[in-house]
Amino acid sequence: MTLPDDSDRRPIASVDLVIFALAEAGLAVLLMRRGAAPFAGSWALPGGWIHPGADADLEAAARRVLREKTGVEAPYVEQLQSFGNAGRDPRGWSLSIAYVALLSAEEALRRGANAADVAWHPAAASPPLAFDHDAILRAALARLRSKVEYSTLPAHLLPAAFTLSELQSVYERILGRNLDKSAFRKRIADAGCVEAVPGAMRRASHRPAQLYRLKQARATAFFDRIL
Amino acid sequence: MTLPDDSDRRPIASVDLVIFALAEAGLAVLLMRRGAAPFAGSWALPGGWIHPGADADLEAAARRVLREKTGVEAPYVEQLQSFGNAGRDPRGWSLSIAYVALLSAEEALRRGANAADVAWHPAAASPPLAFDHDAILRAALARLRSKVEYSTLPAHLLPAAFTLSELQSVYERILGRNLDKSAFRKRIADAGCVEAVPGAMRRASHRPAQLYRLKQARATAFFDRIL
DNA sequence: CCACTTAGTGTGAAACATCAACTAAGATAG
DNA sequence: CTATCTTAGTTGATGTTTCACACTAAGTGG
Repeated sequence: MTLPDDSDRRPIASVDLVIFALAEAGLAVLLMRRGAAPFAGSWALPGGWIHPGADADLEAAARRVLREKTGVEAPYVEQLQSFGNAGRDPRGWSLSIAYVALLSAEEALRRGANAADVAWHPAAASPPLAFDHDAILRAALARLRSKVEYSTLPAHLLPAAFTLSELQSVYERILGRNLDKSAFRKRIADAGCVEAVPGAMRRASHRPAQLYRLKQARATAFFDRIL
Repeated sequence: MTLPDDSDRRPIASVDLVIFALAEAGLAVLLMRRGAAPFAGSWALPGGWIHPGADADLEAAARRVLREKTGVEAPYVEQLQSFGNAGRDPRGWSLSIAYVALLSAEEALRRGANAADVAWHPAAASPPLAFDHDAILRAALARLRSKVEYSTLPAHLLPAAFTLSELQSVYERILGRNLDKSAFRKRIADAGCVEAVPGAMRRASHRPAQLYRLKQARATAFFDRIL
């Protein structure tokens, strides 16, 4: 087996990020306006080339792009899927490894729409995107929606401490339907993925609510059954 | 944004396949013995470089490798995950897009262990593999096991027409536990993914069994609930 | 101290899982 | 021709889980 030495026998390889955060209206995705050809002026997912010299592995490349584009250091990042074909980039056969990142609303505000060419858009009603980024975004949304059904992944869209009502609201906004309160709390309790923060309560002009946090900050727990 | 022109700024990109079939003993995986360095003499997953000139897209590259290595044309193929880092291949920063393929036992017999350097191994007890192929195989097994719980994916390990008892047996062998006959049949019926082949029966020295086929040959249906 | 709001729990009917028995339909042996 | 064996496919009885909804708890503000 010989190595493909010519650069035209190696595809162009990049990392693209679908960065989600929860806005008032629903799920939002971070898009950038392209400054250079191809697709100059179009909205696109944040992305960048893999730097074999600088990136230890694929996820490191994804986190580097995330840091460069949003300034956020270490939220939840998960590989989505790879997209590669002859037509997606007019410059030649190209390969994109797509990642999904979840930010809490406060992280999303800290950085994000600070420049004219970076903006949050409704995930379900985004403008037409460059390359095949529409397909990547659709795949990311499908992945997120399906994982919401049976995992604690949506907790990463909240700050470190949250109430169970807030968590339920996140599930409901992503799924687009209401969940039963007692069943939801039973699922979360059975999964054993969150723990009460002792003494910490969310106070408002009504009964205070217990604050919870994820037991393992980066991990995602799975339910026995669908929500 | 400029293209990374130097070939050392583009990673080496290949496609690796985890090809599963069902043997008497359980799930089997197709491995090849490497003839050339690196890892000459080691067992490895079948794989090959992406050929930007010949492969329309990633899945086409995976199907080409499958065809070249096993002679099988069009079974179930699904992208698993991409693996990329500086250390997995001693020749440099390399990227592998891993695919899972499912073959029926008859297809597996037709081609497969025809050459000395290609052999079926028990998926759960494979020899040490070259590169990071052990990790890829583990990820493929995990994906398969989890999908078995809530989808009709195992049907692709059977020939086009099969009885419900045969299908249940496939689930049981992959899951390693027995399933209730009436509950299993209800799930399959509710999923609406299979249809009876009119008049076709599997005959033996006992009551004949109705033959079924998947409604959409390539698609995988999902259950409302876990098996 | 009463009204209001959200937090968190309890409850009964319906759905489901589980286990096991039952009937069905062929082959085969005597 | 009939009894028996084997697997196909169905039915039912029982305990558990789910689901919708109502209820109690605990704070604020008037």
